[in-house]
Amino acid sequence: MSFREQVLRVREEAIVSAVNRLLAEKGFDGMTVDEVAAEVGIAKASLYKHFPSKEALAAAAMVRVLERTQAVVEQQAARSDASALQRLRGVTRWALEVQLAGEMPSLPAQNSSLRTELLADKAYLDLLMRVSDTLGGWITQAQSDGEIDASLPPEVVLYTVYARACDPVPGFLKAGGQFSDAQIVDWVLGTCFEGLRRR
Amino acid sequence: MSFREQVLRVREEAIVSAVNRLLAEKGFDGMTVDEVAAEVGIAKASLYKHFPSKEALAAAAMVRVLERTQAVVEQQAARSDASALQRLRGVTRWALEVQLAGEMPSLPAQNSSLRTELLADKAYLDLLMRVSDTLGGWITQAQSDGEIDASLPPEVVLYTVYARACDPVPGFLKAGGQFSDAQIVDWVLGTCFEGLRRR
DNA sequence: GTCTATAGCCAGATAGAC
DNA sequence: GTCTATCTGGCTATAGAC
Repeated sequence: MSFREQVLRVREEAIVSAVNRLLAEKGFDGMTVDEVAAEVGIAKASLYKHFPSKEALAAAAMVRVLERTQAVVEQQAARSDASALQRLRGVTRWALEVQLAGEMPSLPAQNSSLRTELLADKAYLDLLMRVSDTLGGWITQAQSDGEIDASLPPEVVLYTVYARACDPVPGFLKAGGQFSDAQIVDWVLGTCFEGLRRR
Repeated sequence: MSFREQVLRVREEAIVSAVNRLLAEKGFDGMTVDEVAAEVGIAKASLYKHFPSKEALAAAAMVRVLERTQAVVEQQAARSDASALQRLRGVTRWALEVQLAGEMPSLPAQNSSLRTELLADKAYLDLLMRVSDTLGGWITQAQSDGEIDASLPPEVVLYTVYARACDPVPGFLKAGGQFSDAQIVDWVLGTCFEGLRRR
């Protein structure tokens, strides 16, 4: 790879970082392309030389977060001491920490142009399926280990875990200002796996 | 109240109903005032005779959903046989059913003009506080009953329950098309109170 | 109070010089 | 590939006749 290509790559990485941050802060509709350009420090027209649309910007941010998720999944898979449930908890904990750090991009589930573009993005879909396959395997394993309620369809468990990445609860608790991030993560992780009830 | 006033009131109710439905379907940013007018069957300018802004439309829908919540809360409070935990579950179940029926308006947490208008709306704030006070009382009661984990701050429990109203999990499961609404409600309610783990 | 028509604005996208 | 300047469409909101 030539020097010039490396410079481009670094710039694109800066763009995706800015998009990631703005998506986490304001959401897709609240984020403007002008803001992205301003944060990166280039002209808006230059952005469009790298990415053909606002939707493509968001898709790139989602791909990057999925790549990082995949890395965390692999790291958990390498823990030979851990049970399937512990691996699942580890990934969920990481997602909560990222969200609480304001670095989890969040997209509206309804926006149709965005949805269309995401469903047409092969890199995104492939990563999503890879992550889901691994997590799905851990879920069924944890169920046969007797660690996760086996009466729940694995789908329900998977979606419940995924939903932690866009849960508003950590943000509200953080906004209250009276709890540490670590406490919030522990509580939300606890209510996710153990529920609200006393056992 | 004169006949004319009653007609107006019915029309405003129709407007708020349309707004409620569209907010549930597309969210605040996705909903356009033109759509609201078209769904009600009046001209857009007429809408603005009833409500001064799009934000006010959304606020009216939120007030209505809070009024209904308050009614459900009172209904649960009247159940002399029920424990605090059962009342809390009852309200949460109702919220999940409304959400699954596509009738739970959902607002972005970030939009600042909307947030400003909501925080200035006395009817909204009063209702929100009334509901929160009652639920908060049930939560601490359930904790001293030994039914809810007493190590959790009541705030955490309250937010966790509120978050069920905008949980994406029921919608995803419904979109899959292989489960009934009743099953979905039971599972989500179960994971909320009992968690994912087997007990 | 309802309508038609339109103002005003903003954000996504592009043209064309360099 | 980057820039400045501009186009374009869609949205909120309003003017003014009836």
